[in-house]
Amino acid sequence: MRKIIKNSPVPLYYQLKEILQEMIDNEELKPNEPIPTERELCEIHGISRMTAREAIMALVNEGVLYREQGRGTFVAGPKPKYRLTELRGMTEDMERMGHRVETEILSFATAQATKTIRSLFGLEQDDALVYRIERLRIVDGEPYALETVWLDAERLKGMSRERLEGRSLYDVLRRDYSLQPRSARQTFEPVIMSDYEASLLRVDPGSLALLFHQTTYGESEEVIEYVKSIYRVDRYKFEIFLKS
Amino acid sequence: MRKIIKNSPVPLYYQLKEILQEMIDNEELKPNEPIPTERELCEIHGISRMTAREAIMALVNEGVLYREQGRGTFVAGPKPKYRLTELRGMTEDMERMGHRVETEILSFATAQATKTIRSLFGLEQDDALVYRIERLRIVDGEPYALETVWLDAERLKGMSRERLEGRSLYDVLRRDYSLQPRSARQTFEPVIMSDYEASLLRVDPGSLALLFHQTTYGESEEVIEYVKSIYRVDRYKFEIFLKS
DNA sequence: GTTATCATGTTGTCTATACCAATTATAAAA
DNA sequence: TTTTATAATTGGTATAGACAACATGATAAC
Repeated sequence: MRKIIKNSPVPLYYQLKEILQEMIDNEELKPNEPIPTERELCEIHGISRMTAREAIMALVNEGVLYREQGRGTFVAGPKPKYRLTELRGMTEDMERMGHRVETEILSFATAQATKTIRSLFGLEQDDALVYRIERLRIVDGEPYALETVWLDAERLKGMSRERLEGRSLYDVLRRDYSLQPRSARQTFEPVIMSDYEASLLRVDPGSLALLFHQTTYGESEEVIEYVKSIYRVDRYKFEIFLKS
Repeated sequence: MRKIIKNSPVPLYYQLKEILQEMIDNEELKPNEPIPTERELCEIHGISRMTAREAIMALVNEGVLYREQGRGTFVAGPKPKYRLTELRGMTEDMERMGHRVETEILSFATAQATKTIRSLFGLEQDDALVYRIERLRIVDGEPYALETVWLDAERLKGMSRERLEGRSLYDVLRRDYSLQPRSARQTFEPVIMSDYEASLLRVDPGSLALLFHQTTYGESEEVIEYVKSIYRVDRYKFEIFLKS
């Protein structure tokens, strides 16, 4: 390992950060292998632990390293290359385009709402309950999105896994609860899939994906649902039409 | 300001982080205004400076705060959201939302159209010419997107770098060439930035980004422009509004 | 009036130390 | 051999203090 230069104008933590990055690039440190411990790095370079930590934490923040308390600090897996794909339509068009769409309910739970979810639904009680439903969307037998839906349990009493089985959520909301989705606000961003998500969607861990956050509003602008969805992007392309 | 609870199992730095985030959300601390200095926060909560720093640095990493050595720590503005439902130039869109938009023309070239571009514009001659313009879009002083625009040189005779300088492209098309953009088809996908793109957009190489391909149509459905844009996603969020 | 210097306040870097929490290796006991 | 308790190792949190680098306003010198 290259050594830190003590009297350099370059901060010590920054030098160490560069050294570690270099070793990862040169594969002296390989993915999922541990890097030297904080205390070892202190020894090697003659620096204090807080300084070593600063270098490590910077790389953790960049996703280059990950840490596990009691075990060590490890090199994160490499980021995949992007592959260009065929042009395809989007979710709603799927059935219209003659594709077979299935939904597998992975979990159905009643849980205490987090602060974020509470403020979203305008729930005041600290112990307000929500349904948290995880669903796997499947098109023509291939999984293509992983969805987590939050619903206000107070408003939607009697919701159950069985009630959702084989029906669309919107159908249940409309017919069983007289809730008509009117508008939605959706944000999206690129993400790297976690191992869990990748295995469910049957793609390589670390694949690129699109993460959507959707808040759906009803007729009186009340929040009906909050949805977090991860879409794979290797088989489908997302398309928007804009008009002036 | 709420106080830190010393004997809580929640780490002190994390409590302080939450307190600051809360004050920003409640607008007790407003964008571009300074937050209490590190030493003030130490005084107020009876913690050490490194602990206060840790809370602050976490928020800096998330883009909630920014620091200037010798001056202080300030609340970052809210993430601008780029809305995709209406067809406007990005410049007009951002300006309407109160952001300062600049555009740096990186290159302006007349080139022979590739086969793909020819078929897109409906050009028949093998030696048809197109303009190829590379632009760096800058919002509030921060580079935001890298755009490559292709235009039909035959239809837009006399287009030049100078003509574009300081004006929006759509403005030039409307006023100088009587071309009114009417609709557009846009696809998007996540990508990993190349080193070149990353350096221009001033982010770390290998950062996640969104790649857009846009074909813009005029009043008689003719293709006006073809645009490939790479957007950074660390400072801005993309948003879509859906209506039933 | 203009410029240079200084004092002060801010963040940036770094040290040395201490104890806590989680995990893993080791030794003792069953 | 298996289980259990203990020790060692690792990262997580926190302290108190020091000096550097930079920004700003007040003051002194020109």
